[in-house]
Amino acid sequence: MTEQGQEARQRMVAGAADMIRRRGLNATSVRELTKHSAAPLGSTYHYFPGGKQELAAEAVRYAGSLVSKVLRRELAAGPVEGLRAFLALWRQTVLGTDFQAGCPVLAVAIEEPPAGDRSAVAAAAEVFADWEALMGAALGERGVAAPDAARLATLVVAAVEGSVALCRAKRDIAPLDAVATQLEAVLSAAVAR
Amino acid sequence: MTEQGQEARQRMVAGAADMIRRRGLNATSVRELTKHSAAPLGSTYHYFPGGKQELAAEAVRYAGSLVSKVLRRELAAGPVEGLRAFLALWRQTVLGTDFQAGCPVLAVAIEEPPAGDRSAVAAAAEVFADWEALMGAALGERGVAAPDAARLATLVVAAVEGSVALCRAKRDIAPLDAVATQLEAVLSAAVAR
DNA sequence: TCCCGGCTATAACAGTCGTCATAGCCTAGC
DNA sequence: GCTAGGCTATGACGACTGTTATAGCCGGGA
Repeated sequence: MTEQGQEARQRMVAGAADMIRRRGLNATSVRELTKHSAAPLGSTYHYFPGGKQELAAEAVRYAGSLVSKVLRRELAAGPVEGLRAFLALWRQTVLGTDFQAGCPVLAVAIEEPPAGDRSAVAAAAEVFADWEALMGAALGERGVAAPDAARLATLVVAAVEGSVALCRAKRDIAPLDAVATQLEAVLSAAVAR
Repeated sequence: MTEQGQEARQRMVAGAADMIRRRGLNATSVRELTKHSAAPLGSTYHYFPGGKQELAAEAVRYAGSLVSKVLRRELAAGPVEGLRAFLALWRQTVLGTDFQAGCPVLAVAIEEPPAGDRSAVAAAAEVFADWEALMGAALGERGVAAPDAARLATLVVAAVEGSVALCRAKRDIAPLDAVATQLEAVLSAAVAR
């Protein structure tokens, strides 16, 4: 069996993640997506029998895993270092696309799924939980008590996701930098305690 | 002149805000909106010559002003009290709609606007800036230095917006409560300092 | 009473949407 | 060489999109 097909499949997943983070899920059509991914329209339902929702779910998991990988690596040096890497990732995304791209996970999370098919939203929930777990564990390793570590991790993910949205609306990176300053102070204080 | 028309116009704005916070802007069609608002389709472009974007911008400003009003009132008692009211507002929204509604301002902020028409996104940016200014001023009145007050206000808005999205994805109110606990601690510490 | 203007009802325009069915290419294994 | 099957190209399905044009209703002012 040739591998060309699977390559096209992977291009579709990455392309979907890219389009969703810019326009949102509903505004991303299957036709545009295939064009953007240089993939054949007819193959969409061959690779993704569940249709658009299945493709979106996979795109969310894919984008989430890219972030998780960076997060896992950098958190090894400590929570604050991991936070810096997390922030740098989003800073790069927002600035590198001239404020046109945000987080595909957030985009999927806030759009109403078609009746009875929450698979994409569920994938978004898992990604958020994954990020929180990583950050929470790193805080725990530095002596932050469990319930506080989990809450701090949630605060980090929520605040960063929110600030990316603020940046896009304002076309200004300041909100992300403000959140960076404050979160760093909060995490540093928690770890030092 | 009868006032019936203007009433229909107001219903459309409120209805748009309600639909956008549930499904997002792109997934909200003009026809569904008029049906949901018991308003005539033909009147859409009578009241809103700028079309869907103008209606969305007004819906965002409307929703934003409702929150601002509560915020302004409750912040008079102090930043932490204002924060509590802000959080309670979103808690009620999320729980009262069984996790089906979030923030219309965020929804509009993260969707790519049609080429050349950023009016709705600009309205979202203004609403965010308004909320931040209110919170920042309240912190300033309690002795928090200006740059820190502004950054804290941004953190509050970003974290709450983000946590509402997390709640919807997970169908769980825990993220908002976690953020509530942490933000309250942060603001209390800042004010006491 | 008449008319004027804000408002609405209706239909149409030209697309696009997600999804599916089918026929055919083209390569891997025998 | 030949066949099986993964993959693709094509076209169609019905439904829905934002927007516009036009004809008409229906109330208040003269």
